[in-house]
Amino acid sequence: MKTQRTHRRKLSFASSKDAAPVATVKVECAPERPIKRRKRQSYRRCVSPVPIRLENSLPAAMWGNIQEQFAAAKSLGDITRIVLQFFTAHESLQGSSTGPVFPIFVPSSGIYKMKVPRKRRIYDVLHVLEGIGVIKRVRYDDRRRTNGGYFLYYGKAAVVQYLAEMKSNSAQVMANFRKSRRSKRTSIVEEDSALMRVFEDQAAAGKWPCLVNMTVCFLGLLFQQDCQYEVGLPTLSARLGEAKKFIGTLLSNSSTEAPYRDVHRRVYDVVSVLVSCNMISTSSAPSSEPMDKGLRKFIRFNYDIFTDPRILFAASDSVEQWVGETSDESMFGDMVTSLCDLKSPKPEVLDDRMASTPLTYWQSLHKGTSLTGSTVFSPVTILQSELLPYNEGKEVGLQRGSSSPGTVARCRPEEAARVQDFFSPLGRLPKENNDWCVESLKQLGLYDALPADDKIDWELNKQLKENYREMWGCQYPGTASVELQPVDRMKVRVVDLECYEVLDGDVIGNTANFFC
DNA sequence: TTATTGGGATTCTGGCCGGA
DNA sequence: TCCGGCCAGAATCCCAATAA
Repeated sequence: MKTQRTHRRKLSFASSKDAAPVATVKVECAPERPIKRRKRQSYRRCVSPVPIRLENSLPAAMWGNIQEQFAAAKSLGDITRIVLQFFTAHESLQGSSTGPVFPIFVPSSGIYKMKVPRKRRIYDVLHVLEGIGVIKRVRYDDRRRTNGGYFLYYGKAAVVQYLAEMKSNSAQVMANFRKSRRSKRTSIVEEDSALMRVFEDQAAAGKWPCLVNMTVCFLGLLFQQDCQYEVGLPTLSARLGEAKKFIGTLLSNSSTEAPYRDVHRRVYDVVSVLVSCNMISTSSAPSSEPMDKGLRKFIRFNYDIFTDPRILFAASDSVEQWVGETSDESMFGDMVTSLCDLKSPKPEVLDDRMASTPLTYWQSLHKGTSLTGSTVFSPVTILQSELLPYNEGKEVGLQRGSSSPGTVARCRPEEAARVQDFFSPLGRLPKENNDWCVESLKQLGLYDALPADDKIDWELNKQLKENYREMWGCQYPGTASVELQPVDRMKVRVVDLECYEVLDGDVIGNTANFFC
């Protein structure tokens, strides 16, 4: 980049100066005496001006502890947990009556200067964390016109929102793609490549490092999977490679060639970090895909983070620990008890969970962070007219995907008559002052993706309706007018969400729009 | 004195390899 | 299949020299 910087300087020359060739000047005006450069002194590398926030400095003891843990880390997962601890420690440093203010500035020099083994892997972890919106690395601050040298840490809630946006956008891309192909049959590679193309474009525009790009692409593909079923890691990795090859970002002819191997290698890194973030879970014993006997690792996105962001970054055993620590807090009520049941978004689990007024619960968690005004996680009121099938009185003809074709979701009239309250982008709370959230989205480059007021994801819903009509030749069951009403939380009941999860005939088992 | 340039030091990244 | 280690080169930072 030295050449680029030099070039920029050259462009700022005055024209008269610029006219003189540099080489000529050097020859004609070359000093007769030999150039004697001062011997460069060893200096303490000071990374660019970090915003002065003394409160961001970790106490020496804590810092020493983290550095020791780094030195002892033996795997990528260990490093991930320590890095997360590093960032959450900065969050706790901001403890105040109003809670931490995001994004938190975290000097990067601390991490980069550490003399620890496996430092290379720290960069991998940071890239994956950047890919999921946990942090944003700032190398040059446009506003301050200074070098960056720090991270912006956005916290768990912003990560969940970021992922929800990513999932929604992925569903939108797939819906648009299927609509554009109309009745033509499309292969999985074609569908995957449509998604990859969007991410690759974003990566190229934002100059994302390889692993950031890989993380986003990986999650994009994972979001296309049925949330209840694991997918073989090599299978997903192969799809990633095939899609990248299809759009021309990966040049290879054989799955044994180097570019493919590299994709596989990066996927392993991404998975390892995401597992440590408790964002995905892995299992060695596949509950599905019996045909892939050779596969040893199966993965599944942990959708529970959308209903309880606290379990993000938490080790699997730490949930129980957390329950023990906070069980005395009355503010969480019985939701604390039900936290242990948050294993999957299966309807029966949701049923139990939603009975505990999750919104109030969730709001209580994020009280003070202003995220309760998030457009992504807010209550939706669905009237009976919305829940009734389009062919009144009959069973809703919506089934689960191919993985469980026999399961027919059905709206129960006695529950449909009551409003329900669940986390969905379909509705929202009265907007509060949400500066930090807006700033976070701007930093993440997602601000433009935020739907305008009163248009939250309705366009997406509209798109789905159109696709539904084209695909099944009938009217979307939810075309009745929907009216958002304030919810009487004491009367909240739960209905089966499954019928909105996967459309019948979704041949590849995609969960097109889990939140809708 | 300031602007520009050269270049060493350091960080960052992608890729490959081999062992468990 | 999975993952840690290593390497090479690009990118970046920052100081010193030098011209204007």
